[in-house]
This record gives sequence, C-alpha cells and structure tokens, in this order.
Amino acid sequence: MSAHADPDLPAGPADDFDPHVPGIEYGVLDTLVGYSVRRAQIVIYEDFVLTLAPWNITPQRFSALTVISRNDHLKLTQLARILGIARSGAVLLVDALAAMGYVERQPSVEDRRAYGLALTPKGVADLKAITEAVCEHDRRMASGLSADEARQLTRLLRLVAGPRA
Amino acid sequence: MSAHADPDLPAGPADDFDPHVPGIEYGVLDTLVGYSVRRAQIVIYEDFVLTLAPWNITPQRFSALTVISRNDHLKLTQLARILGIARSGAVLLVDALAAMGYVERQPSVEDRRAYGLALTPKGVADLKAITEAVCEHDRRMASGLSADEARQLTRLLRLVAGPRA
DNA sequence: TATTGTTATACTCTATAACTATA
DNA sequence: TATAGTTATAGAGTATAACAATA
Repeated sequence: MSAHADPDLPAGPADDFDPHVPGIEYGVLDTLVGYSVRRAQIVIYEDFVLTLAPWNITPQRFSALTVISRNDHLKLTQLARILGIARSGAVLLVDALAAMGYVERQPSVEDRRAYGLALTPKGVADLKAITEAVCEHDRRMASGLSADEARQLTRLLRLVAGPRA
Repeated sequence: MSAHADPDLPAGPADDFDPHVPGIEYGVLDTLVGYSVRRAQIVIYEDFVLTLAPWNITPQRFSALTVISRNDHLKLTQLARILGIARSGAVLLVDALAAMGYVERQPSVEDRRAYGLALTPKGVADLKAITEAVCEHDRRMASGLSADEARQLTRLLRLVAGPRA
C-alpha cells in the first residue's frame, strides 16, 4: 500500500512560494496541467497550515478527523487506505490525534484484534471550529473565482483524479 | 525561505491511492477546492513518478531541469527561490542532477562566489526525451477532459495560485 | 556588512518488514 | 493461513544555522 505525499513538495515552514518568479522562463511547465495543479497545491498547503496553526492541524490530520467523524467505528486499516498511507503511518497519525485529545480507540465488539476510531467530545467540539477555519481558508483560496468557476474547478479536478473520483 | 512540499502528501512508492474509497463518507472534504486539488495532485504525482521511473526523475527534478534549460546561467539561489526550497536543498538537488550527468556548475565570470547552472550535452538530449514522456503523462492525466476543459482548468488553477501566477 | 554556495545537524513524514493477538 | 494493530528501522526530503569566499 501507499499513496502519496509528494515528498518533494515544499513541506517545510510553509511561507512564501512564488508560483511565478518575475523574469524567469518556465517553458513547458506553463502548459502542463500537472504543474498547474502542483503550483496551486503548494500555495493552498501553505495557507492551510498557517491558518490552522492555532490547532496544529495539517491537511492530512483534518482529512482524518473528518472521515472519522463521518464514518462510525472506522478501523485503522480503513483510514490508512482512505488517506493512501501505510498502516504504520496511520498508527502514528492516530497516536498524534489521540495525544491531542481528539481521537480515541474503542475496542471493537466483533473483532478483538481491531479498534473502532471515534472522536472524543473535545474532538467533536474542536472539529467544528477547525472545520469553520478550513472552510474560511478554502473560500479565501477560491476568492479569485466566481461561485460557478469554483464548481467548474472541482468538477474538472474530479475528472483528472480519475473516473472513480 | 521555503516553500512547500506537502510533507503529508503520499510521498512513498506511488502506487494506488483511491481518491474515493467506496462506502466512505467524505463529508465536507467533497466540497473543498483544496481537497480536490490535493486529490488530483496525489494521483498526478503517482503517475508522474511511475512514468518517469526509467530516468529516475521526480516532478521537482523535472522542474529544475526545465528551468535551468530555459534560463541561461541560472544561479543556485535563484533555483531555490523558483522551486520554493532552501538553498541547502537546492545544493543537494543540483548535486543529484550533476551525479546523473545532467547538470554542471560553470564558474561565473562576473561573480566569483557564484556558479552558472547549465545542462550538459547529455542533459540536453535526455531532457528532450524526458519532456516528451512528461507531456505524454500530462495528456493522459487530462484525457478525461476536452481540450477546452483542460485550458479552463489551468486558467482556474492559475487564479487559485494567486494574482501573480 | 551582505550574499553565494556549502556543510552539519536535526526534524518530519514515509515505507518495509517483522512481531502479537486474534480470526 | 490471513488479518488488525503495532513496532523497529531506514530512507527521502526538508529546514536552520554556521562557515569561507567574495561582493
């Protein structure tokens, strides 16, 4: 298994990526759909991390919290598959969210090997505020687009991500 | 300085990320522009790495080679800024490309501290084939879109990336 | 003083493989 | 035998800080 974080996307202290440095020729890069997506991803990632810094939440952590909240008794292996990471990575992720007081492992009744993941009361409460912050961030990212363009964008990206997306 | 690789984007052996696991509720994630971009980025990154595996070229390395080829005597510090990484990271990147026989450091005449980056003859030749492979990969990623939709997509992503993009 | 390239060091995130306890 | 969660280990990529040479 495995999915993908892009190891060579700027991961560090997200701060000041300039998608188009003045005076520089980008050649074929400017014509590629993939490079356009990459540029946008970097800019969005940076803003996301900065915006959610008060909660120490990354895009991946937000995805995990959201999926856990919307799917009762989600198992760790399922979470790993959804996020596209190895099970060992999911363990560390859940450990971190548990240490933050957001997630807890509940013993599964039908399978004593497994746990059902669930938000704690604090997790439920904070996720509400976190989700509001994320949505505000997302609106800011799309502020250069009309409502119709934003819908078009998500539709086109879905087509790129694949038939099943 | 710094820019951004997304540390929590699947970075590993890109292989089988499913942007929409059956039976799973994604909640608000399905409505976010940011998550749509993230999903597409993961899928595209995986395919890129697989396609370019014969050359051991990642998106970042391709960006570097392209920018170096299109901007004579590019300095290492400029490259770092363009890619959104620290200078120390650019050193390792150029080291790798040099070890692959693609890039060389040419002493700068006007500034004896600096080097001008340049492709080697092998770099020029291989970049041609690499670029063809990348373009084919990119067309495949956009194969679900009409030519007009693909143009729309890059236009909308440019708006997201920011005014200067 | 400031900047260029470099190095040393550490951090984060990831994967693979092996282990345990169940199924 | 196969699977769920875990742990150990290693790798890739990044950043910060300091350094020498030069501006």
